[in-house]
Amino acid sequence: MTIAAPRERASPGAEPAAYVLDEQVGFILRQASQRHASLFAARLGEITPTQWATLAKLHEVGPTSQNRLGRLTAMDVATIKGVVDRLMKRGFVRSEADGADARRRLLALTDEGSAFVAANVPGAFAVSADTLAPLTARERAIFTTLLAKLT
Amino acid sequence: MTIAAPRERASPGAEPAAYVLDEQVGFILRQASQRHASLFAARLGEITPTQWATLAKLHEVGPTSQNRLGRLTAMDVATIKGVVDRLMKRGFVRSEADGADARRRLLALTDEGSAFVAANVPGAFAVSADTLAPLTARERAIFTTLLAKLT
DNA sequence: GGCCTATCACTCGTACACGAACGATCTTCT
DNA sequence: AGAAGATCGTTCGTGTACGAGTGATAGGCC
Repeated sequence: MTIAAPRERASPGAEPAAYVLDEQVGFILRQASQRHASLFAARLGEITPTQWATLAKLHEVGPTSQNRLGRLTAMDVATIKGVVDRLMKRGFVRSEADGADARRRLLALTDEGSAFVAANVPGAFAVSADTLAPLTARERAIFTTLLAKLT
Repeated sequence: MTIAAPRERASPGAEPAAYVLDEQVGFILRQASQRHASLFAARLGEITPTQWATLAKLHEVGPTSQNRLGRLTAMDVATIKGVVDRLMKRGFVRSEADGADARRRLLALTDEGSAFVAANVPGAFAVSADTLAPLTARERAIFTTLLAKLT
């Protein structure tokens, strides 16, 4: 049995295109993410991509609230909470009350967290390079540009 | 404090490139996946992308073992187990013993699962289109080709 | 001051995602 | 036949990911 595709008939009476999973963007996207995660783990096995993103962003912008940090790292409030909790347990992040706003807690890197970021930036750059390795320099630029449009 | 990049010095004494999270492929890749998941949910809210992938693949290849299905859908053995369990609970998938191999259980779509796939193929096509909507037809082709190389 | 709305952090429930380990079974090779 | 190794399905633990709901606080407006 063939599955019908919407609006894709080439000519009257032609076979409609079949839905092939391996051709769908979402499916390929998931696999590319998986490969990236695997490459990341190979270089920076002590930390996850998400945790690294959090540390790197904290290093970039300095002390911030948890909500803002979540937005900057593209994480749900519930997700960033768990990530920050784990980073605090490891001593990479500390939190202190915000004097100006009783709801907020200011998150910041500890010295240990700061040192960890500094020590692993070369590895993190390498992960990006590894991920794009199958492409030529020219393709890499094109790909990154197009990918950014799908954000 | 500036973070040093590896092997990226343009000229002697030049500033090393900073590590900016928003420029890293992995980070953008994650956001593209998130956007896709969101678009998927908008069209096919009753099911997740992973569950849909499983149903679609089962429809493509017919009855299979759980392990093989996991490989075909790029899922870990532990992951595919949970996905299949949920699909069985919903009545979309059934499993029966494989006469030839006592370890295996043959998974197959139920009539209801088959009908669900048929009814939602147009929506699934639309999700792929939605995801690539920010790109021109030409860009879409290029992007998909390059993305596939990163698998 | 009092109200309305937005924001902040937290919690609960569900669903991927994967490494690691396990017992049962099949295959292959000797 | 019997040992060695691979495969199948399962379970456990950890870590994202997000919707939905909660209470506390802040800010603007009348």
